Amino acid sequence: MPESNFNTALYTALMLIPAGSVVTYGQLAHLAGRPGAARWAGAVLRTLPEHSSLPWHRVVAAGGRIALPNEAGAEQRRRLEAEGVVFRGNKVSLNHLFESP
DNA sequence: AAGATGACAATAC
DNA sequence: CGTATTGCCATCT
Repeated sequence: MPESNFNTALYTALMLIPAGSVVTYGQLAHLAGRPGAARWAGAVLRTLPEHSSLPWHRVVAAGGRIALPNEAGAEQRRRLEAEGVVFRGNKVSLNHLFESP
């Protein structure tokens, strides 16, 4: 298995995100133990299997923006709304951010 | 080994 | 609110 221990940390952090809340890539990377590695977090999610039990859809870009392309982004948005997350335009209502104000 | 890549972030204008 | 620029980190070619 070519996966490093780093990925496991990110997976674990992602599992800790409660339904109805969202996290930014930066926050996720920070929780995984690599603050500033927001880019790396996105790379990991990108390689994530579609049948993964991980709530990848709870991960958004800074400010609650959807970073995924058209179809994937629409899918993510739909999943989030199904969990009770409210969208404002193309962004998530900042009220749902994990560890938010 | 060096450079290019990317589901990012923050700042500047 | 939009685009442009810079910084950051790990992986791939």
